[in-house]
Amino acid sequence: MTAETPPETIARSPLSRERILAAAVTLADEGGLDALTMRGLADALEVEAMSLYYHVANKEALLDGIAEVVVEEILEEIADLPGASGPEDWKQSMKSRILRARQVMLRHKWAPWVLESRTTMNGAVLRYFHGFLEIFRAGEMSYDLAHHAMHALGSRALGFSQELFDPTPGSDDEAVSDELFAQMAAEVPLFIEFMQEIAHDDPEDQTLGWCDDQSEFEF
Amino acid sequence: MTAETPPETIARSPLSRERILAAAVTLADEGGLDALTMRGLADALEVEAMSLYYHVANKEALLDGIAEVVVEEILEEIADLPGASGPEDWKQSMKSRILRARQVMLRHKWAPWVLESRTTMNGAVLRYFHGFLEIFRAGEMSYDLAHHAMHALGSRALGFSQELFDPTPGSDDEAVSDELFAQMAAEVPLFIEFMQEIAHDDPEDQTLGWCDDQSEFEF
DNA sequence: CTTTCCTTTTTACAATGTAAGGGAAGCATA
DNA sequence: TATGCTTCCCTTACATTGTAAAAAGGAAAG
Repeated sequence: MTAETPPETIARSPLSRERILAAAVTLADEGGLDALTMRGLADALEVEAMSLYYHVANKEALLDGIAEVVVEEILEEIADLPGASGPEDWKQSMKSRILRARQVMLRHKWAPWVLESRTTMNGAVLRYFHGFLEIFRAGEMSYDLAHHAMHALGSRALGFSQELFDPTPGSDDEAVSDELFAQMAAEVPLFIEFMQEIAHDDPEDQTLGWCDDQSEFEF
Repeated sequence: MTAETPPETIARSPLSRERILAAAVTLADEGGLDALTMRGLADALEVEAMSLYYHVANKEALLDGIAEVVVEEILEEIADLPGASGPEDWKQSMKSRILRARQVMLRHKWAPWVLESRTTMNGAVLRYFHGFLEIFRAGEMSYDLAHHAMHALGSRALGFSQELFDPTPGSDDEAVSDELFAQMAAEVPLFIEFMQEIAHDDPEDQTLGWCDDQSEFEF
C-alpha cells in the first residue's frame, strides 16, 4: 500500500481543477493576463497543455474559475468583519468591505479585467453581494433603494480602481511636449489648470475615501 | 476616358486610416469585437490584410483609433447642447451629456471594452472631459471638487452601462433551476426577495435617472 | 491475463497578428 | 526618354494561440 500523500502537500501528478486555478492565478499575478496561456499554465504545472482540458472545459471556463477564486479570496478577507449590527453603522460596514476587496484586487491586478469580462455570476459573487444586501437591510432601506445603491456603487463594490486614463497623454516623452502643451492650452485650457491643481493630491486613498463619503451623502 | 469617381463615393482603391477605422467600427457593430480581425477587416475593405499596416501601426493602434472615433461621435452628439449657462443647471447639463454619450454607446456595444482597455487618453476624450470641467466650473466648484466628482462618476461619464452581471446565474435553463433555487434560498435568502422586489423595475433608464439624482444629492 | 475506466500525452489544425520583402504605379530629375 | 524615388499594396511566411481527436499509460476490477 502506498503511503497516502498528505492532503496539504501539493503533489505533482494529481492534477485537479483547484491546482490548475491556483497556478493560473499566480501565473497571472506574475506575468499579467497575457502570460496566462494554456501552454504556459501547463508548463508551470509541469504538464502538457491538453491535460488541462480534462479538468477545465476551455479557457473561458478557466477564466470563470479564477474569477471565482478571486471573489472567494475577498470573502475570506471580509469573513471576520462584524455583520452590520445597528442601522447606523452600515456605512462603515460597507467601507471596510470595499477596502478589503480593494486589497485583494491590488494583489491581482488582472482581476478587474477578468471579472468584467465574465457574463455569468458565480456563487462567490452572489454571496458577496448578499453580504451587501444584509448591510442595506440593516440600514433599514428598501430593496428598491438597495438596488439603486448597488447600481450607484457599480463595480466599485468589488474594489475596482478604474483609473480610466493614464496621466500621460500619448507615448510622447518630453520632446514634443512643448508644442503639445501649447496646443492643449489652446484647446483645453481648463484641463491645464485642473492638472496643476490636482497634482498635489495623494494618489488613491483620498479618492476612495471620497467615494465612500459620496454614498454617505446620498441617503 | 474613365469618369472621375465623385469624391464622396467611398472609392475602392484608396485606402486610408479613416476608411479603415470606419470599416472597423461597422464590423465590430455587426459582429462584435471578436469579428474585428485584421483579415476580416481587410476582407470588408476588399483588400489584403497586410495592406492595413501601411495606415495603422498594428491592431492596438487600430483599437486606439476606433476608441477615438467613438468619443468623437459622442462629441458630435453633444455639440448642439448649450454650454452650462448658470451655476444652477450644471446637473441638467451633465445629465444630458451623459444620456447622449449613452446613446452612442448603445450603438456600439463593444465600445466600453475598447475604451477600458486603452491606456492612453486620446484628444477626443480630453475634449470630452474638458466639457465636464467647464460645467463644473460653471457650477462654481473648485478643481479639487471637480476631481472628486470625476472619480465619483467614473466611467459613467462616458455612458457606460456596466451591467456587471447577467440576470441569469449560469447557463442553466429551467431544468436544474429548482434545486438551484432551493440552494439559493438557503445560502442567499435576501437575494431572492431582492430579485422579486426588483423584478418589476424598468430595465435601464430609471437606473440612470437615479445615478443622476445621486450626483445631485452629493453637492 | 484481460477488460474497463480514469488521466495524460501525442499529433494536428485553424485562426490570429505581423515581420520581410517584392512589386506596380506615379512623379521627379537627369 | 531613361532613371530612380516615393507611395501604396500584395505575397509569402512564421510564431503563437486555443483546442479537436485519438492514442497511450496505468490502476482497478473481473
